[in-house]
Amino acid sequence: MTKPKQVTIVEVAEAAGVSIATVSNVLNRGGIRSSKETIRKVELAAEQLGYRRNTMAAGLSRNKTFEIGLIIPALTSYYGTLAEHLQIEAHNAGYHLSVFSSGGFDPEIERRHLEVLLQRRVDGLICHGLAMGFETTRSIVNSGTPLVMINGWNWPADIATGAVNLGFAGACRDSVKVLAERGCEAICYIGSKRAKVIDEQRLLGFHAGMTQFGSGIKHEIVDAMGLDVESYLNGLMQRHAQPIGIVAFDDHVALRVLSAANKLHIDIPNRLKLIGINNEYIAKESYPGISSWDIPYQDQALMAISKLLHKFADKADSGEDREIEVPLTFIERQTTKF
Amino acid sequence: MTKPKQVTIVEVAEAAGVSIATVSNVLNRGGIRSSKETIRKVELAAEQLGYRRNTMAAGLSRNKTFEIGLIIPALTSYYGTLAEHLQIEAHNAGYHLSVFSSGGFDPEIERRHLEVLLQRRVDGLICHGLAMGFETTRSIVNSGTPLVMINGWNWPADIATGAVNLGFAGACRDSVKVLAERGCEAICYIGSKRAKVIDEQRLLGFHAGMTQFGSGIKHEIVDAMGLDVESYLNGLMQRHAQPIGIVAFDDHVALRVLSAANKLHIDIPNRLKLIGINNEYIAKESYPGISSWDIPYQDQALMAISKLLHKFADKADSGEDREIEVPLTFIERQTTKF
DNA sequence: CTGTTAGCGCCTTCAG
DNA sequence: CTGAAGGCGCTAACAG
Repeated sequence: MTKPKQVTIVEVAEAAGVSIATVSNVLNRGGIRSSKETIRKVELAAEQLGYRRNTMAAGLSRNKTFEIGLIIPALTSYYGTLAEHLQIEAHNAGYHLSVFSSGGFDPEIERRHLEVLLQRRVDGLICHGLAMGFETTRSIVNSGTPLVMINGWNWPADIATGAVNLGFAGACRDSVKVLAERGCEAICYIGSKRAKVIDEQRLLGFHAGMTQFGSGIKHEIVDAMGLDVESYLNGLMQRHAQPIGIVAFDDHVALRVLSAANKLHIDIPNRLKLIGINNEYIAKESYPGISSWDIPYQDQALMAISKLLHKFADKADSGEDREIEVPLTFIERQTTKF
Repeated sequence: MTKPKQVTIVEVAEAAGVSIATVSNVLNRGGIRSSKETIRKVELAAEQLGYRRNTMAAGLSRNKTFEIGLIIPALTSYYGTLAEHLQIEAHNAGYHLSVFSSGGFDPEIERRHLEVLLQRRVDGLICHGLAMGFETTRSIVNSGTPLVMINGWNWPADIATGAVNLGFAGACRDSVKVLAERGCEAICYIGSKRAKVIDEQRLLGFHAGMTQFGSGIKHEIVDAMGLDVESYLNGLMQRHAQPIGIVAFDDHVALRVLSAANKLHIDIPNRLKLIGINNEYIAKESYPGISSWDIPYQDQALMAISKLLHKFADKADSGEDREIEVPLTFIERQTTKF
């Protein structure tokens, strides 16, 4: 099937009895103003012929695409929701967001998508904490395309224009605080190493919390992957005095813990207290409800887009706020109530 | 920040001491073959200068973009996962998938994204059961761009090249069968009207199941939105003899039911049996585990992409299989076990 | 094999 | 306010 030829500006011009330049003018507003009459003629012709502007041609000639590329590890839960918000904010700013998933932190896929996006000459890039590492990233994004990171800590300024990060560390620190205040005798963090940097931040916060609020309280750290939650919980209950507190990597992990506890008839929250992260619907809809940290999606999205626009406008880097931290909000439910 | 000028084919040609046509040839293979020496020179030059092909220019000149647009209602759960699989299959076929969310069946956003995609001159389109309706869709997609539907039933051939649909109806029919066989005295479907066509199909199957397997069994239908599950369950238990069976719209809804049942200490599966759809991790990780229907993501993705490629190749429509139905697989867990 | 030469569809000075 | 003309970067015949 040969692609049927689409109607072009030329045909519209003929139909309207004006030059192509005039058509271009009225169809892209903002520019030079034309006589009412001309505008009417052109718009009518365009309408009737079913004219649709060719983005490639436009982009080519004006060296600007109004497209922003987004690379995230997946299209589910937190990532998917974030992408939706970014898409909305991008739209509000007159841009258009193309979303790509790197299939769970796969550096090779990341690279591929980045390459494609750069070949498309997107105006800007938003990436979620790349798995690729600084050097590789730098060698690819040396083109001067602005890049803002989502949840990317300590990226050199020559690679990333900036970053807007969630306060995972703070959330985990405060989770420890809550659990300590509620009288937990031991506190455990169930992480997820394959989430890389995201996990590191949580761990950082967890340790900070233990140092700050956990004097005299035992703690341990395990990874969710391949963990037999049931027997782990059993062990915990035997090894430590109760109640025991658990900080889960996210609500998914929290659900696993909750289910195991229910199965073992462990009294929640009296003998076991649990906190998740992300505040997904499962936290709200499970029984008992899981205390969790809510994510300010819109803020994060808005800030990321703003940073990009800022850069497009060639504003001088405002120095200090290259790396923005957005705090999460604690939503308390039954798993931590007294 | 003015976009820094990128290196073009011309500069590579100069550096390599050949013509631009030659550069184009060696850099895009497949075409004409060149001498080893030339290839080396060109590739070296391109490498050193950091040349990156400009997709817009290429697309413009060859009237083919190798891009496929995807519009789905959201970027989470089923939709997000499907998108990931589609992205992979598209890649395997040498295409590139741009994903857009219509923010939960919003016809206006659908329209906007469609328009953008068409302006980009994508080679093909994949849409998840558009909320727009036939007429509106037809008026937009009259450009001859192939469109295949995902979960779109009865779309006219002049709009959609084809469709690959999940067997929701069959799954719901068989859910009824399972529940009836397990001795349920009453069976209830908790739907989700806002999911439109997806809900309709389930309902269709539910009714078929009741007719076929449910003689003498009571049944009722409610909508999940705004439903107070707890009191609904209470009412159910009073109105009907037990056990009672519930077919939930999806695993999310099923989780709500499960939690309410747990809270009310309703014995699952002896007094209440429950089946979800999608087989998400919550079905597997909740307690008790929720019986659910697994989705053949890869098959569906592969078929959708194949249909498009088929169309690109200008193959005659193979008539019969315009609308493909992909069956789901029942995964039985504790909520329906005896 | 390699180079020349037209476009692809649109935007943008610059004259009229 | 409108039209003519020269690109944007690349590909696709054709010649050589």
